[in-house]
Amino acid sequence: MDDETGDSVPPDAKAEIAEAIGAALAKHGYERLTTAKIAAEYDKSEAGLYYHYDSKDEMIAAFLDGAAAAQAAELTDDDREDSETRLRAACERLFVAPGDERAGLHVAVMELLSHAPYNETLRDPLRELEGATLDALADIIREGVGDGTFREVDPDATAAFLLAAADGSTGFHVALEMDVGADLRRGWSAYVDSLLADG
Amino acid sequence: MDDETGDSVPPDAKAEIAEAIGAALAKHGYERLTTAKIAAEYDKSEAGLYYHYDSKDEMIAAFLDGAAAAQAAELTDDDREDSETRLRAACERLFVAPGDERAGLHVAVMELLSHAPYNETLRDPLRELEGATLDALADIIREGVGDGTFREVDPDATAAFLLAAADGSTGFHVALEMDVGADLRRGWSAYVDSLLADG
DNA sequence: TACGCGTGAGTGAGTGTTCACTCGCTTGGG
DNA sequence: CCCAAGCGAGTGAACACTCACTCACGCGTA
Repeated sequence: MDDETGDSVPPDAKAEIAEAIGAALAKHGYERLTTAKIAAEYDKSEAGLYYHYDSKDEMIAAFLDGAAAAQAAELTDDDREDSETRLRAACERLFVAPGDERAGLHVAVMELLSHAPYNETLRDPLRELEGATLDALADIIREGVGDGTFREVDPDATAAFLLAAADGSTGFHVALEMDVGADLRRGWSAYVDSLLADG
Repeated sequence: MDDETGDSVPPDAKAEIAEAIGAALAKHGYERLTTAKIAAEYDKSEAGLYYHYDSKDEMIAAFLDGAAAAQAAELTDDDREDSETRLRAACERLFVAPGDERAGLHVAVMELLSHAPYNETLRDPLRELEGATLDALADIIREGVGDGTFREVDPDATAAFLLAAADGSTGFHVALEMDVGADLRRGWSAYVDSLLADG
């Protein structure tokens, strides 16, 4: 998408809109997200959004594509660390607490997920996002099983279970602000402990 | 929920509406839930709903109150079984698969959870629902730790982690229909294994 | 240099629809 | 004959999206 020079910022309008979507989603969630609110985060008019995209959902899909790539990059980044450290770092990223700057977005993604059965436009980008996270986790675990850090657990099952727990914590921990932050941390931390070899 | 006679139904209008809400929520989700669709599940008119409730969200809150009670009852029911069996049964209930008759409702509850930050009316009933489930799980685990079935795990942390996993699986497994059913089952099953004493 | 012209980017003011909720009216049982 | 229970037909607001338009510019020509 970028031109090769990358010198004077050619601030691609589509990218700017995707960014505005991210900000607006985090602030307002999906149901309350209006094109007016998106335009408010963008520095252009509401109608201008439709010059670049055909529908609101298409803009959101574009944002999600970017988010999937970013997520994969973040979780794959620290290639030098050992797998236990990497898995704990991934959990730290995925289990968000209320007040965290990612909290709003996590709740919004949860909302989007719940709309997936009714919204074809969003379904694929969301699959990509969750799939990327799942793969990154499974890779970390597979590596750890391979080098003897972890027991002989099933990497796919473990990754799925862990991602489910992270996603699910967004509901009662972040959205409802129930007082379970410490419990959840002890919960996932103990789970990672239980994956370690020997004991 | 049933009155003791169970003979001639004294069909409390409020309860009937709550039931209609449940059916409509499962079918359409929350965003697409309109008062017209609720009335369609009810055998009365749209305006009739407002004779009993002041707002749509109040009807949903009433439904959630009922659901919390039902959930607590379901998870506490089989008091005779041993705690491992009870915990596995609870997981079986909480981890829903696409196609399951509960699937629609689970997705709808996930949607409602994601609206909680913006909707005061729904927040408390949702806290009750999640809290009831959390307590039921913690009780089962506490009992199992007490009688030596489980290791000396923290019941609250374990319950929170398990509920998070169940809730979160609704997103990518049920709403997105990603092909992770077998992985998830192996995941939670292995987790329950890891809670057992000795080994 | 000066001029007109096509075009990419953007706008302000609608428009049609969907929806929660209201209102004045009916009706049947006690 | 009263009143709880319910109805049909609105009503107004919110919102996604459209449309006719403006404007700044690069460029070929003279």
